[in-house]
Amino acid sequence: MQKGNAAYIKTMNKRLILKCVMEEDAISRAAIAKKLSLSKPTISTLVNDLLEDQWLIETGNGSASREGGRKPVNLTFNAKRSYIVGIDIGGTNVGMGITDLNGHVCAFREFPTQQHLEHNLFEEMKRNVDSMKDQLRIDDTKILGIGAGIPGVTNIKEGIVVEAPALKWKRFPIVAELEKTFQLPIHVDNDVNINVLGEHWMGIGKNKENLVYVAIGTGVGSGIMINGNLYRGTNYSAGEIGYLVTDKEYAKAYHPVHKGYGFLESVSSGSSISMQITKKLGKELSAKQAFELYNEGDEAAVEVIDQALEHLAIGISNYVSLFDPEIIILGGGVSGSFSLIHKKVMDIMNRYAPQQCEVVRTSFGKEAGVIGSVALFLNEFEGLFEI
Amino acid sequence: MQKGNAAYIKTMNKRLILKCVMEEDAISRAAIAKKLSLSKPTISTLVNDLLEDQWLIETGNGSASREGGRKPVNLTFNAKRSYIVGIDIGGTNVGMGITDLNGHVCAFREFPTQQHLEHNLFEEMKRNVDSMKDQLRIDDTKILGIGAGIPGVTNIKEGIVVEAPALKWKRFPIVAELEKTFQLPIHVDNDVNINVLGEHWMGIGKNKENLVYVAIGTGVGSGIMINGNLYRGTNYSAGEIGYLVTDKEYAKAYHPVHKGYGFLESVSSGSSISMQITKKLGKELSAKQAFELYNEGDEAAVEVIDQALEHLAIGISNYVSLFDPEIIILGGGVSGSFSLIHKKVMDIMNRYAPQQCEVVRTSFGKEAGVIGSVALFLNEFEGLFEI
DNA sequence: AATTAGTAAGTAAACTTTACTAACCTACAA
DNA sequence: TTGTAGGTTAGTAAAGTTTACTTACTAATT
Repeated sequence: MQKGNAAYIKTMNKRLILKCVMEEDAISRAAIAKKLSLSKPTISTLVNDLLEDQWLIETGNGSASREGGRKPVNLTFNAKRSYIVGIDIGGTNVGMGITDLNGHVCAFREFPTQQHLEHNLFEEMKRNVDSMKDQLRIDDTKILGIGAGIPGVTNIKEGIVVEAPALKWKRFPIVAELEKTFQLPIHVDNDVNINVLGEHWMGIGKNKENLVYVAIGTGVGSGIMINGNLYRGTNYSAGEIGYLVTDKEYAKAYHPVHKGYGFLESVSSGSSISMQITKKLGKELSAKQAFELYNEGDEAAVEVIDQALEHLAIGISNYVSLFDPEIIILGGGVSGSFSLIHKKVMDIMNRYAPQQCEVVRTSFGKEAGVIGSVALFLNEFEGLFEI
Repeated sequence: MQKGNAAYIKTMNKRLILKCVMEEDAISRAAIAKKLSLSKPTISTLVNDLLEDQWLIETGNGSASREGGRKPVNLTFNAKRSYIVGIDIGGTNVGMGITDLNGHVCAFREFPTQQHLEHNLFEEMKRNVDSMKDQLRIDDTKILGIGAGIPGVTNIKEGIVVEAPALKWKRFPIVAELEKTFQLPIHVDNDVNINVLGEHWMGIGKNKENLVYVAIGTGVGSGIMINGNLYRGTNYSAGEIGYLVTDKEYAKAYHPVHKGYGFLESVSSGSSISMQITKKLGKELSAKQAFELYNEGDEAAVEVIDQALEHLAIGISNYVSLFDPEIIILGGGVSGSFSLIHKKVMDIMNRYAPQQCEVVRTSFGKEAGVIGSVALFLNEFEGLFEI
């Protein structure tokens, strides 16, 4: 528990004021005082501090009230006070961006991962960040730090990627490497946690307290927020939906589609669908191609995909039974097949779960990882404000 | 977020001191100051307040340090300052108790539920509480309030039991009834939440941050604590393990063992086992009797129970995959068959879950519900201390 | 003599209350 | 139409309150 002293009070109240201003986007000192039930002089003093530190800006007068009186001085949150770098390390591409404090992506770059993975990955990152800094005409003093998302098991305390098959990393000291490259505060986490944080901060999960992000791609994974906080689990392995068992008998005989894969991802991930359809039709097909065949009514594709989606839907329905979230957000490679998946999930959930839950598609495009990484950074950063 | 002012600081620091004393059970002012890094005078002032309010007692001098110096004055938490009433309303028995602030059950009573359910349930409660008050020679001023656990769906905000089949209650205004009977602050919740709170406060889940309590009885239910807080879910229905689907194909054909029951409790609860064995052997048998037959090696019993426990174990393994708790506590009517269940769960979890998790038996006997109800009350009660 | 426990007196930092000035609107009379 | 009185709101200044901290002390012990 936090120990109480004067400085702590002040920080708390400053945070409240910032939060207040961010919610209202233009508000007067008097209105803040009323809203927070703090006295007007207190608000004045704290606002002056915040103005001096450039967290806030005075943006001219508002209009006076009907009953007369002096015009209020409007205060606005200064989103351009500082910037944050978000890095989304994917198996295919590395996405990089610089956002302002409102989560607006001011600059964005992308480069293919595998091309640089072996020799100059971090130099390439540095080059891109420098180029974005030039574009925005800012220097390092304006940058609070860097958040990064990793497609694999990450020990966030030690700052080490335990294992990331897509990058062929094992016990890779990611934080140390990034610190060496950038000399800025760094926070990292795995990609599903990044995504759920992003959706909660700026996406479709805004203002929700309990949400789940399910990523369906090569594997199946998920990130959880509870009471507005990321829940990582005792061993940092909460949300491993890919390990759910949705069929007792079938599970007895299953073989992991890749080494270390759980049951559900072995029967319903993209790679699983691809592998099954390939075996069935005797020719190499991707999951995307399988869905195309499905839409054409191909019998083999329908059988494989229906089975896979049923397992997936039961997994999600089980999630709802245990967690009772406000919303479930589906991401990963589902964009093309969302409506199909959605229908299946709603059917199964309706049949088996004790109550319903909204199921929606991710609200971001390729900038998702950047926004999420920035959300992670702000979430972990011991700064004045909180998101 | 909390607004900061002087009074809030003081409350915070008083709470810290109380927590400190409760952990150490005898500690001096100077030691508290060192531990909390607050100044000695601050501690002295706050301790004097706490002494005046009887939260603490001075219990004589400790021994001086090796290097010389004045003897410390020991401070102890005054667990007998106040008492709390815990009521555990079960389908068979109502358990009632009065505990001190340390969770020690100072008095306990029990009476059969159904006998009093229709006419004088609350009078009987009142009679028992009065008798316990006499026994302990305390009056209402010493009692902070009442916590109660309900075997059914409970809307804790409105204080209404939405549905409790074991009591034949539907939309029953439990809080209003208890307030009318006792004129004391009341908090209620459902029985699994009560149990997990109890285990966390005084049982085997002490000092664990993330824990799950699974109750296996007529149905199957569970309660969850995350980061030391009870997690109820968006619609107060988190932890509905009884609705998990553990077999896709089997689920297509299943029929709820009772109306409104989920898949898992329909195939693995006590009533399900009893119903299956009864059907198989053509004579009425309870779940307990089925387990006896199992131990004798009866073929039918082995088949039914093995199947049921496999489903249950997969459910629990799924829980571990999603939640990654520190510990899973099994309760309900499992006492006799715990080792059997435990083995099955560990096997399945070992096979399917991404990591292991301790699985243990509940640490309480028939006083479980009382301790849990008291834990609930203290958890919800806006008093000085927190547990 | 050195060390530890606890208290007293004065100071610093945060908030609040009260009282003020500045700026504005409405109503109404000339 | 214009001017003014009266009322209202925004923001600030000064004094007071509460809490914690620092410094300096006494008491008790090895």
